[in-house]
Amino acid sequence: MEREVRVRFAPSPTGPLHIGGVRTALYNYLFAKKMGGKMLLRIEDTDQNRFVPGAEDYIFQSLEWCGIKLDESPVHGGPHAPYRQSERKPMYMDYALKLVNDGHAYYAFDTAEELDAMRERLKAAKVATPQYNAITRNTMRNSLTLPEDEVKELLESGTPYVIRLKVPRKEEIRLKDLIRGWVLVHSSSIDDKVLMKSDGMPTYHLANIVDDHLMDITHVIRGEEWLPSAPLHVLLYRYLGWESTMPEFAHLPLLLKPDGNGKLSKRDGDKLGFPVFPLEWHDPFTGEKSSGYRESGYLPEAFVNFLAFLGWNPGTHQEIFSMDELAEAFSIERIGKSGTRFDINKARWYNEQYLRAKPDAELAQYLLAALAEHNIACSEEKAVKIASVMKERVTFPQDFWREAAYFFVAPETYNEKVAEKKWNNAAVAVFEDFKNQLPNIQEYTADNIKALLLQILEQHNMKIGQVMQALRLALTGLEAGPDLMAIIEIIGPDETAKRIETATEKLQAYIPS
RNA sequence: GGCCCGUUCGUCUAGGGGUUAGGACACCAGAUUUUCAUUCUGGUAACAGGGGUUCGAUUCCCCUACGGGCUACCA
Repeated sequence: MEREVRVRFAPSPTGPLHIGGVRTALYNYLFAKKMGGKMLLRIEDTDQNRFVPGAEDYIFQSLEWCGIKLDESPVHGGPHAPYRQSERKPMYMDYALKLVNDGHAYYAFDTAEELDAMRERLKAAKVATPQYNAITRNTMRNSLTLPEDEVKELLESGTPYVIRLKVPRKEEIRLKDLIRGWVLVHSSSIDDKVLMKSDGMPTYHLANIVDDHLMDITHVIRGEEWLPSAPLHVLLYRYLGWESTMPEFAHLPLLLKPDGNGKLSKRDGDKLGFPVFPLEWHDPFTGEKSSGYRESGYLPEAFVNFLAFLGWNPGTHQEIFSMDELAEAFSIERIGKSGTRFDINKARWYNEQYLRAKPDAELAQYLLAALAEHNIACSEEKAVKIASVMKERVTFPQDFWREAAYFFVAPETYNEKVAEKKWNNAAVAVFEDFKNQLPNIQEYTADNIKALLLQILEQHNMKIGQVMQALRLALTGLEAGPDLMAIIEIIGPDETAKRIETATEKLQAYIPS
């Protein structure tokens, strides 16, 4: 019997989604798409203490920006609504109680202080793993140690309690991971995890099993940090009687900091010199602002392509993939096992590739938008020309303005080194003639402009290499840039003449005597 | 500390018992050019170490080292 593939992305709204979370969502999406299945988003907000306003909205915006489409979610709705665990609160207790009745879970009344004391005691006794487990639960205050009527009384009097899973003392738990193969864990290394908290909310462990089962999830694709608790989840499926429809697991290798020193985390913010968030984030508590890939100028297609290759590869030499191509090529088997260091260089390269693949007219819009902000008028035609000469030299859309402002604004300062080396009387004399004859050009094109310059150069007995740097300096103030003749064509004869005049005045001091 | 996972160029990775260990980013050099960039060509650079198994291990097994994750009434 083939079940329809159903995967879920289940973030908790405790802040902005970070890049590792985006990758997890992406892999889920690619897998669902590849298999012709469905992807849903479930908000895991069972810890009300960690609620961060705006976080949920941020998650949706991020996925939308990336082009990750959801079939079911709190905002898209779906047959398994609600998709927010806080709204599903009433349903979890039944399952917890079932576990209690079946002898797989129990009430525990220990206070935080008592738990601390227990751990201290075990630590002092040099116990390797101080935990609430098959041995220690016998010394604690729970429904396994207390007389039945006392338990009843405590419950009825409203004493705070939690429900803990009764993990067997000696049992091998096997777990098949799609990426790592069989993982064997002994039950003695798992503690009696809290299933229901004293505030009536389930913990992640219970909630995710109940919801994944109810929502018909077939594959759980999540970060490697969940691998240690996966055996516990297997136990829960078993005790709840759902083992036959238990989803398959795939635990993704983590995204590491560039130095390999620990996993990339939200707290890294901008400390590493690159964004860790897809979109800019304003912390509602501290007011702190963290940069995002979108605002930094990364195109979503480039960002997605880059992210997909962090830990996965198609096994071919193709590097550029659209979302559809990624989905087509995707398979869980080709996800790597080891942690992936983050390298922003590759992201920049991808961005350049995607930018250059765009038609000039589209790139021109980036420039036009920036110009509008600076209240500078510019024709569509001119913007397209500039985009065309700049596209091979930009990494981000902002660069069209940032690195090409001289098309609109005359230079106010000039590169000193070039001025010292290249500005001289011979060059100035050429420019003077050039400036004066510019209006004579019939058809004002880069080719014709060059022909004129060459002709003047010949009259002066000079070669083009002797003046180009100086001319570029006069017109742009810079030492480098796109083809100068194209620049002259674009800024026009009047502006060119004006800039030559200005430079001749301002650079007088650099002329060697 | 305990448990779990991992380890191929600087980085992302392909590969797999016998290969000149392949690609991409980055880096370096050359070519082109009016500069820088682009582009093209070429180059440097890797199987963590030690034991097995085997005719032969980078590939399979074990150990060590190193790295990472988990170890909450957080997810």
